[in-house]
Amino acid sequence: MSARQELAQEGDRPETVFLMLEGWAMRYTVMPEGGRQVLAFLMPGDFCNFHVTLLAEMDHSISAITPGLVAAIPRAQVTRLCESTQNLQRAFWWSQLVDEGVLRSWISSLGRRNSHERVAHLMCELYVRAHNIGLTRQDGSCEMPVSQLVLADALGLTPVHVNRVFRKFRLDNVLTIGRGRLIINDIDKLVQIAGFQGNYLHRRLRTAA
Amino acid sequence: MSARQELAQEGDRPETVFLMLEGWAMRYTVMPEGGRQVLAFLMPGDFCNFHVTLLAEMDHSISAITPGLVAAIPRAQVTRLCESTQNLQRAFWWSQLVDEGVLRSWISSLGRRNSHERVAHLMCELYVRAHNIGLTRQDGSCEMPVSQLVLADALGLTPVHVNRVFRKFRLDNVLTIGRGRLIINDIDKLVQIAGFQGNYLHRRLRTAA
DNA sequence: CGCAATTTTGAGGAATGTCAACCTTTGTGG
DNA sequence: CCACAAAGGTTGACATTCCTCAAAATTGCG
Repeated sequence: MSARQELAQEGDRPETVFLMLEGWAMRYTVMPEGGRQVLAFLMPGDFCNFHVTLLAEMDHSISAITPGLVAAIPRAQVTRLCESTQNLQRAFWWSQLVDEGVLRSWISSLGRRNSHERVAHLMCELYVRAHNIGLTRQDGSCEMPVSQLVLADALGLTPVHVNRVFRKFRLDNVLTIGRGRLIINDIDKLVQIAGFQGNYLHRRLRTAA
Repeated sequence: MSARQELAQEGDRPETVFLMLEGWAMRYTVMPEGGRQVLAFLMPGDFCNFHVTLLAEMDHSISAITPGLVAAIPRAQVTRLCESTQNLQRAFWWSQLVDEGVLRSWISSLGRRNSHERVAHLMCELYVRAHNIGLTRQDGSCEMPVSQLVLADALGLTPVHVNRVFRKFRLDNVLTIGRGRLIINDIDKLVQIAGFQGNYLHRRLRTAA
């Protein structure tokens, strides 16, 4: 995929399931007056539109952020795979449930955190997710190929305000963002500002009773 | 269940899956500073904590709003049911995916709608969901046993502000809320204010290709 | 090098929050 | 059936966060 390529549009009934292999993408909706709300960031390993195996149509759009690579799997094949392999189905389902946890965490952020907490929390989440798939460096930095405009659309803030929050974090030596990279200078302070607890990312699977 | 009864707490590893039969409940989280964010309203037909069949622990709490009735199904039995009956598993999964659509819609509301649009949108959603399960009257009213305080915690607003929005809606003859009931006076105006489109509730299932 | 996108900064305004009081309804026990 | 308490709803005055608009500075890219 190339940067900004549309992978699926609201209302589509795609016949292909996309699995992210390289690069970043995002889910988003466009409001009647033209505003945009980002609903999720997609990283390697994430399914873009697993829904289409069961739901009639896309209720949101998906767009690439960076150039990258996606696996395009015919819908019917995914369905067949699910039906044949119990373990695989479980795995897909688990991944779905984790996604739900992330969505709930975003709701908490948007509803009950102020702009600083909100930005800090999103940075924590993206860093941890990047770390989980081996996309962080030893020095506490990771790729963050997302413009402040897009971050603002994810955080329910304006780009201007997001920029001011980042400035404050930079001056306070909490983190530095720029040139497509996030550098965390003081992880403890960041976690504390965010009130971050990673439990909603559900790294552990329920084991048999 | 009795009103305000806790059905599950964040961090729990319940051995029972709850299915709502009568009454209303809610998912919610408590923020470090004590604020509460409601994540979902649960009505008859909704699973409270299907997650526990696969995920290690609850990442949020669930509490009854009204007195009511829940079916408590042993976790192992749900798992067995899923593994034995392909169609049932599909149905559960579908329901999970619909829930996800609702979560995404809440994110859009919290991120990109002002207080009036937000309140209007939630009222639309709850009315439609109540209608889907036969809990509305001919006169365009439905039960709404939710205090403005709880609504505020769902909408990411303060109770005071929610109250002001309701007052405006009442004066503008859009809707009336009170005594545990929502009366919609002008559905067209309400839908227009909310920018409501029901597609995210995914009433239609994907049919075989 | 020059254009386009993005980031940064400032000034002023609007939406929503905070605090505090009062009112209304509902339920309870005498 | 009344008195009271508790919960929830309503209103006002004022504060603050975040937004809007506008422009300048910087960066990325062909």
